[in-house]
Amino acid sequence: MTDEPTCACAPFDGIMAGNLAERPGFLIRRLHQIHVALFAEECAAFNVTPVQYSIMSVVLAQPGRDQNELTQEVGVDRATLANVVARLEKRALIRRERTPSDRRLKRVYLTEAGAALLDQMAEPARRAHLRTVEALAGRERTAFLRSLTRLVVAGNAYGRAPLRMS
Amino acid sequence: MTDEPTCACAPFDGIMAGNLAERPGFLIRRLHQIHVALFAEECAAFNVTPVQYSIMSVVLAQPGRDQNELTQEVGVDRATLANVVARLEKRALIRRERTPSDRRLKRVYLTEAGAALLDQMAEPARRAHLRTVEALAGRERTAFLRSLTRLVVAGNAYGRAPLRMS
DNA sequence: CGCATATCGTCAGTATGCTGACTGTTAACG
DNA sequence: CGTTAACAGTCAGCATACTGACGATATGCG
Repeated sequence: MTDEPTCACAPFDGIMAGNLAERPGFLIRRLHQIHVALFAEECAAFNVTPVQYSIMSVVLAQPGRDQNELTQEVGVDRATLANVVARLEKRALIRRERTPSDRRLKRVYLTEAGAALLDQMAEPARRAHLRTVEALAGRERTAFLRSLTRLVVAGNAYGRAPLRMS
Repeated sequence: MTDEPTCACAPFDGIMAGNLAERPGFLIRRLHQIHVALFAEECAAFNVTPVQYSIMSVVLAQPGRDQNELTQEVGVDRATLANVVARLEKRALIRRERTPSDRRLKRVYLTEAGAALLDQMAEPARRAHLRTVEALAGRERTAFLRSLTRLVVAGNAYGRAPLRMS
């Protein structure tokens, strides 16, 4: 914990009143809101949220994972994941099966409708992610994403939804 | 909208399975989760969330603002703000008054208990924000926060909770 | 075998965050 | 003056996100 002036970033000009803008957590929350809004705008036709899309992406790449394994891939608490997956199942985008060999597990698969929707969403979703960081020019964007990744890796253990670091 | 490979950041090593780690929105969501967990850890004794703390901070600096003005300072939708403020009022940390001159407005003030709590939380909250970006060394941290601010400013108009840019 | 322990999914409860609709109040305009 | 617009706050409903508890199942060890 360094002791320099907390987060000296000199926000921009005088833009953004108050001191909230100097708090990293505040800025991160706002950027998350912005991304969700962009994703909703790009994917309005599909009625699918970013987390739903993340889960379906992982299920496409790794069909038959159980819910506990999915939490570690998506970075979502198991109670939350169960909720989201239940909603996707109700819409017949995914399918769940109890495993006979271990009756505690529920393995998750995409339905054909789910796979088709995922395919249609690929481009809009990509645009949403891109637009979120579009204001940064090439080199600055690369540096930002590298730092962002570093922070996510470094803080992965905090909270109830750590990612599995392969 | 540039057309370079979506968000070429080459995440780290091979760490973080799957392609989720290359999606800015995914990383931002995770970092937000991490900050909330750190804030909860540092401020466990106070039972106050980051958003509650943000609101109380603004009310301390600008007492007597109405709820609509607060949404523009805190970057929270008016329905959400009403919920949070109602909870803080139930705990007697803030107080609301209808304005006689304009009976639509509710002006918000801190109670003494609220001001005292805010004072006690200053250090823990500062530590939570600091720890969120602690993994970045001096110069990289500064650059990250500058880029983060840039993105928040650039995307401010999206969603239902834009900040007032003074 | 039998008991303790661990694990997986679920549930209730709570908080943030959004949408769309609604009430009450104010302001604007003909 | 009166009708219409706009605005502030609230409400219902839904989605993410977490906590703590629970039941069902599996595994370990004596």
